[in-house]
Amino acid sequence: MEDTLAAAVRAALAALPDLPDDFDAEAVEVEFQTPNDPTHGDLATNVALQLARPLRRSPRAIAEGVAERIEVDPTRVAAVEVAGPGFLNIRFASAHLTAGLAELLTQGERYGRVTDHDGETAIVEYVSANPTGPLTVGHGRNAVLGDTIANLLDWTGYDVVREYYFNDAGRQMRVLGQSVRARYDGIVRPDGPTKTLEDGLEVPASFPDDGYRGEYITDVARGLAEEHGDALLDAEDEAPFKEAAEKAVFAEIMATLGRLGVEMDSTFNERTLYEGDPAPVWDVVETLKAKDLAYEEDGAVWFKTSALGKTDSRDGEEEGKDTVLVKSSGEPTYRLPDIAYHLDKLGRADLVLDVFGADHIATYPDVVRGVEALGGDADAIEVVVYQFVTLVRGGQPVKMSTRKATYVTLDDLMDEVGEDVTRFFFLMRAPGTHLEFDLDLAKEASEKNPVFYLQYAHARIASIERKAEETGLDASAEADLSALDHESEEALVKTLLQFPDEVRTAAGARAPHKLATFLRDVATAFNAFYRDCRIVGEDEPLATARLKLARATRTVLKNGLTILGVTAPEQM
RNA sequence: GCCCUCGUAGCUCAGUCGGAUAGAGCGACUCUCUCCUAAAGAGUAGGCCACAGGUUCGAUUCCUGUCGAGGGCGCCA
Repeated sequence: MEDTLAAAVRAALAALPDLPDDFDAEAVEVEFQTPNDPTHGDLATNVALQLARPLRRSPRAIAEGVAERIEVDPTRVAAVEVAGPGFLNIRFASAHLTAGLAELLTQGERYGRVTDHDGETAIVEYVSANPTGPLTVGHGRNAVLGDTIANLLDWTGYDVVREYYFNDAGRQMRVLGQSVRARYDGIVRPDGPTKTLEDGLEVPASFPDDGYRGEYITDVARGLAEEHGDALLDAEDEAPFKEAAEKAVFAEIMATLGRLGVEMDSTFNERTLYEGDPAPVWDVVETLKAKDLAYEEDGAVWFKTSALGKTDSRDGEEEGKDTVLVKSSGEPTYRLPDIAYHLDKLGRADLVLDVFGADHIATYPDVVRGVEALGGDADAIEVVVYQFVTLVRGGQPVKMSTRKATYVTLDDLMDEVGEDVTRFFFLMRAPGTHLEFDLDLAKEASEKNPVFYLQYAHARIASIERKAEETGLDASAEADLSALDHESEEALVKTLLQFPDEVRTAAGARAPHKLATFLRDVATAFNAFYRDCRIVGEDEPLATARLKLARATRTVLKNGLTILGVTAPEQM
């Protein structure tokens, strides 16, 4: 529609009298926007304002010239008007709307899918928490954002892989194993030596100072004690404890994600980057060395990021800064496997999207430099960075400490406010803003809750459909959609027909909240229609047409909620 | 010190590829159910779009600076 109109506007521009010789109407970019004010029509363009200078005449004169000469399909466009300082406002014909509505109903649960990226593949990496403990509220925002962005990409044609990257070989996991072992000691030898940590917690003497204190550690230890008795006291290292903990924690993480509606397609263990010949990580090091972008010094391997633009001005003096890839202990820093991992992903997909918190943003430039240096297409890598979540209860922030295990877990949150609310609250704000999660609004004031507003509208339509069926209305019958000429009906139809474009916009911006905002507009437009137009009780042709409109609304709400991962209930 | 994100109504936030009168929810105050779900709807009040410059026919939107909030700057992840 917009492309056709743009061509028509260009043709009209070309037909204007007394044009300068160097003016090429075909080269003019004609962009349309949807006016805020409905009296300004359905689409508007500001070409006349932009051409005022090159054409050296007033914007209104240009706009009027175009409006007089433009040729449009009268079944699609009802009017082209000049308004304000020189805007061209386009008003749709009602036949355009009924055609769109019929198409919506035909497509049903596929309505809103677009084909822009058919044939392209995307890997969305999210959650990626190492299995050291239960998922936190912060992981929740990550999981829901990643999952929903993956859904949006899917709806724009991408073949999407949802991937979880983790590492069970590092220091964190070693401490986890030691923590479990200490708890195990305490259980099988209740009279063994203990110590008191600085915050007053009494633990077995072998408990690491930076150990994990959560109750789940003791649970794993208790399970081992029940299964093996005290036989593990003589274990050579913490390996059996680590493995038991990893297995238990991973099962818990996946169960938590499942509650949120998040199902991963693939888990990628960092360890695999050290396997094979050559192993991907060492291949990265060798290749960088061969390109003179890596060198050894003080027993470590350095990535010459100074030559690629990285600087450090902490001391006031701007100077180049290199980055350690392999510590003098022989152990790589996280950057090396990250680079190898992204190269691996680029080999598997056209778009590589990472979702991570603001605290990890500094890792991204090094990965990009590494990928570029090795000839990878760094432009295909995108990062969605989200800010932290603050839980608020009674107007006060909820204090959380990971070390002391006083944080609220994602499961706790879902227990308290429900899965749908959790999901929606994480999605309704732009990723880059600090999210304030108001537990009181999420739970106690459920009728004021934005997620219920959408679900209620959907349930209300389902209720109307049940009622209509009882009174003998046939929703599948042919209907003359042109009977829908009430102001509220037309406004609702126009809103519904924006859905595919809203999907496209939200997906392109990697911004699920845009879809959430749109769905609220849909529900509001439906409520206005519900107020003004009855269905059951009207004469049959009109009632059937309105029933179709209600069905169309339900389709858009359902499809939108499905993308967001929120349920669309039949009744509430 | 430097880098990143952010600053819009009392509160939480949309909006901004530069456009015509800056929006919603919550909170406050009025109203509306003999009627398909009132978990709704109608209305009132509430804004120097942090501040100061610049670019432009036009700036909340782009640029620079200042102030304020959060995050980051390791041979930790």
